[in-house]
Amino acid sequence: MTESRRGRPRSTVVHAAILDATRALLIEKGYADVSMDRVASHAGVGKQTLYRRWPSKAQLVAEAVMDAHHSGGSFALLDTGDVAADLRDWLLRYADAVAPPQNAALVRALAAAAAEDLRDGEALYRQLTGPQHDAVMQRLRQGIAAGQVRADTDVEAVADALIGTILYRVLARPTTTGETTRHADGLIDALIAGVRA
Amino acid sequence: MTESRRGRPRSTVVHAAILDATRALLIEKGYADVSMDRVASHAGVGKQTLYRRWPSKAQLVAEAVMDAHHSGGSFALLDTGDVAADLRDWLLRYADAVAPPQNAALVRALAAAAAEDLRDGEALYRQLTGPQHDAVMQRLRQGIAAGQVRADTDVEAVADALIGTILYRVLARPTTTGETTRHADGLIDALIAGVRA
Amino acid sequence: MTESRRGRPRSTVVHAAILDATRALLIEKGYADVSMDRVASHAGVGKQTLYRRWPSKAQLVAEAVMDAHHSGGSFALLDTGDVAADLRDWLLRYADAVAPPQNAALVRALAAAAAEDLRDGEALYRQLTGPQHDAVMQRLRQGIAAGQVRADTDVEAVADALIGTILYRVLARPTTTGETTRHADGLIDALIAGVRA
Amino acid sequence: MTESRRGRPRSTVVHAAILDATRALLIEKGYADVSMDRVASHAGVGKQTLYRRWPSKAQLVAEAVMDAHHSGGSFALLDTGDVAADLRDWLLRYADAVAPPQNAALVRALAAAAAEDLRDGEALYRQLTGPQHDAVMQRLRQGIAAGQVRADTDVEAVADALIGTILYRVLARPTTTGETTRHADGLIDALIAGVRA
DNA sequence: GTGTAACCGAGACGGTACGTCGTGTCTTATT
DNA sequence: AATAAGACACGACGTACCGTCTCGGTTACAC
Repeated sequence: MTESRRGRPRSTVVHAAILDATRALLIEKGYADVSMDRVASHAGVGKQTLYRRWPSKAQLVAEAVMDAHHSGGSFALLDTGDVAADLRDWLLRYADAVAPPQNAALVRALAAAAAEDLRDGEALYRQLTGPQHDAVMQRLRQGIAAGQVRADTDVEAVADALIGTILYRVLARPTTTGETTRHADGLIDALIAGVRA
Repeated sequence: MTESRRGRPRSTVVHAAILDATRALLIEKGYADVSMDRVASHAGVGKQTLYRRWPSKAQLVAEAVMDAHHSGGSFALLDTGDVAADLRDWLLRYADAVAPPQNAALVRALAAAAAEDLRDGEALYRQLTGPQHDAVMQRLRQGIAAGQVRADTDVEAVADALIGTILYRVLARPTTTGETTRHADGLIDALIAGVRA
Repeated sequence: MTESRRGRPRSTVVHAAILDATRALLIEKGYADVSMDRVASHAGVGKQTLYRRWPSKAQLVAEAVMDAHHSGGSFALLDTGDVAADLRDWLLRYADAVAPPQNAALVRALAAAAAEDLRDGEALYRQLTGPQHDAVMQRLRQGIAAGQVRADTDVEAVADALIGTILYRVLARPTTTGETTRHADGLIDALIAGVRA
Repeated sequence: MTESRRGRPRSTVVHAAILDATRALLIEKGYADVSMDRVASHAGVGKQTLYRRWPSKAQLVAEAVMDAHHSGGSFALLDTGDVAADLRDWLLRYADAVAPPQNAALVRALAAAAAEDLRDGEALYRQLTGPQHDAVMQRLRQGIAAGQVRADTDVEAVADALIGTILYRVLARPTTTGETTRHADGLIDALIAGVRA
């Protein structure tokens, strides 16, 4: 049942304009140099319109980044029957998505937003990486069921390693995100076959 | 050649007091709620004394965290001849070091400082993780030379995975840093022997 | 023609509260010990609200003092037909107005504000004393027209003497402003009849 | 008895250099924009050397201005037997001394120093104007004794008027100090003969 | 000559105020 | 009721200044 809305409804156009302005500024200036005033004036919007929708700058930035992340494409981890190929395929797409400097900047902005609030930070990371993390674990468990993956595998540790690698490279080596794709192959090789001679 | 030392020299006592105060406040309040004013008053110091040494809050926090990290103990990656045992030993010590909430809080603070400044962020991570990263790569190369590790191993990818895992868990799951130690074993198993059945 | 009035208008209540707080602090502490922070907190106001209205402490103090001076009463120099009586009456009222320690403190504060800025200082004094100075000159010219005052009188010199005396006593002998009133009579006697035997 | 002075004696050269630097800066920048650091570096001197001699900036400025005032010439109020001529002569010399913009700037600086401290301010004005004030009163009393001046003259009021006029013009009309000399004549005329027709 | 005490330039120190900027709330007129 | 504009309380930023303290080094008197 739709709850009766009185008065002027919120403009979805305005909503999108704010998120766009936020992303543009984040990419151009970085989290610290983006102020709510700047976002408002850049979006041609009053400041109250921002706070009517998001309770804080961190939340606005979070939604702006997540919004791009979700609309930016699907990172579905398919099950073609070959675990190694499926994980390799997914990791390469994931690395490619983060490779463009703008997207890397957005991830860094989200890290900054997460750092703002100790409590919300955890939730933010979970929102960003949770679905992928779960997908990797599920695929590995399917691999175990299919007899392709050793039953004693610590699936959480492997999922952490795949996502942690991406995150670490984005945060610590933002200028070499291009290489991340190359090393994705090496990482999958090591995890599937082991590094032991 | 004499680097003319004129005027009153900077006090090392004051220097240490500032770093101590910074760490105490970071642990208690988190990066966002630590202000230069608070650090100064907590350290019984004038604000100018802070800015005489560090150009910004991010730099001060970086040094405070690094200082604790360095003095906090050595994470030497020994070479006992057994690559798997050496890496496992080192990763467990590394995970244990980050496990205490206070140390986790300091790492999170460093991430926040890095996120603040697009330019310095990269350097900060490199300072923090660089030595460990290099040590892992070197040990793997020695393993290759000793015939214990496959020659085609992407040593950088493996190093990224080990350090990225730790970082990811600290940032995204700060309340479960204790479990990180447990999964360290699983990660080493997977990387050494592979997950393939 | 419409001076686009958009956004929240500036509060006159706040304006008055700031001027009141400024005067209270000036009287209690003196110009040097009044800070913008203190004025703001005493007025229950943010510092930016001060700087939105006045560009500097000197300007704020100037307006606060002037405001009291203007609203404090009229020092009209009447024309009853008797120049000596009119000037004597006006000078006594003027001296009395400055006599209370609080008012003397405000005048001293204005002198301090004027000294702060070489450029604005002149304008400040002119605002404070200009109207009175003009009134004295005008009354003397009317006296000349009425045949009561010698035609070759240097009316500006006489106006300077009357106002300069008050100012000098307030600045140089703040503890004896009470006596100023007594000497006002003597000054008028000397100027009207001359001191020559 | 001279108290035995041990150790290196204070340099009179340094003393003079500091006062010179202080005056130069006061004339160039005004009281508020002269800092102790600037005076020290301008005089090629350590800051402690300033504070070894003067307890505060206000005191240093006061001495610098007074020093120029005293060495600048004598304003002796002679007694030639003609009160009117003597006062006129003295007032003209006094006005001339203050006329140059640099000297006016120094007087304004002293006013600023006096405004800094409510207690010392009074003493400063007394030091600056006291001797002249006393001299005027004494000369008038001699005039009374000689029968040239009316016995009921309020000599203090007259002295206040003469000195107050000079001060008022310097503070309120610094750009027209040249005219001050012209009006000195008119003021003496009015005070001696009265303005009554 | 050789202490030694006070001086000197330099600059770090604790503290306070400055004037600016950012966050999140509130208040206008307008739509 | 939502909007653009912008004032508001609060508080952090980074700089400048005051007056003190602490270095290495110098100068003149006393022994």
